[in-house]
Amino acid sequence: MHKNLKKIGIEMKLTTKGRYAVLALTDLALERDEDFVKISHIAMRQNISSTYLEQILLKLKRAGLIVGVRGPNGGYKLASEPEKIMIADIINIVEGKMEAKGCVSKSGSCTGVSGRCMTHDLWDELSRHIELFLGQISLRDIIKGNVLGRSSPPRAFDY
Amino acid sequence: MHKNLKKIGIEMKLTTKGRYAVLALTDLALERDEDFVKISHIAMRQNISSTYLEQILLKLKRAGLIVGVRGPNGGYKLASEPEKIMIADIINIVEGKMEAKGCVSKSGSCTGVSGRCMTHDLWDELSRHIELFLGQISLRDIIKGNVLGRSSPPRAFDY
DNA sequence: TAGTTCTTGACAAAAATACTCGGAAAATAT
DNA sequence: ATATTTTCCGAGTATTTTTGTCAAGAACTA
Ligand code: FES
Ligand code: FES
Repeated sequence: MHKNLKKIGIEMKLTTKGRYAVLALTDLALERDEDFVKISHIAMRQNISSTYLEQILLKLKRAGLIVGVRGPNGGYKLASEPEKIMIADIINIVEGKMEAKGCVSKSGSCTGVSGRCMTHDLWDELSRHIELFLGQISLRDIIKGNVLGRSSPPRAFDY
Repeated sequence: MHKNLKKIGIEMKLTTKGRYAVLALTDLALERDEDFVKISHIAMRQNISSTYLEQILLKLKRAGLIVGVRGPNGGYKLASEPEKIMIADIINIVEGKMEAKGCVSKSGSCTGVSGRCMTHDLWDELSRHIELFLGQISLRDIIKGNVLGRSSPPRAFDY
């Protein structure tokens, strides 16, 4: 009882971690000429705790979004073109992709019989919506200011 | 330093509280014939802690979304037709509408000079997107299963 | 009156988030 | 070689948010 909805989360969680990540990568996208950018520089420019930022960038590096080299003149660099890096990817990596659909499946609860409650589809559709939106916007769009006025992609069916 | 982004949140926060609220109101919308539905019944049917649900329903009542009467045969009832109650309203009420735009404005930080950082518009647009989506779906849509395949409202401008 | 049921606020437990720390591994420069 | 710079890595702590409980009160009905 009342323990079953505990870990349910919307597919696309958004905390400062995700925001820091996008902010840092945006910074990286702007500084693309300098070969490698140091954590401390990003942290200072974007006003983020540099030790915290380490964690975040590390994840992004492990995921292959950025490359890092150590030692003097080291730092981080985008692994690919800014237009190829989508915001949804960044966030999914640092926030941790939610455990497959999130909700009821495992405990079999969340209102009785049919396995899924009346609101299931709603949250599902909402997640999909967000993911689509953020999956459509790249780092390049951000540094170019091409974010406003973006509509959802056309859908096959409609009411 | 690094204390400024702390309370920033996406405009539309979503926790179990919001989910419980929608679930409870959906239940209420289904039971519209019975004059008043008791907290304990909703809690049992939807498998929610009834003392916790009290808090949630109270907020919704104060906001005027539902009406409650005490005493025997008392309980809660929707204040208006299910098609007039939008999911966005429900969530905004119980989760607490984020403090106007959330981000930088107050502390003047979040990257330097221009007042707004490069990612500002992104989060702003995302919030708007979510709000539009959930503001479009009513309780009636949920109990009718009219949620899937809903597209975003048409936009005036597009790229 | 007695019993029911919402109302209210304050409080406590648990979880998630934000952030720190200490050191190891690589690369470079001297 | 050695010192220095910087990323890498695991673990730990502190803070905030979320989730839930409790106890007492107010309105309503029979
Ligand atoms: S959210 Fe209730 S079953 Fe998926
Ligand atoms: S989010 Fe950085 S300025 Fe609004």
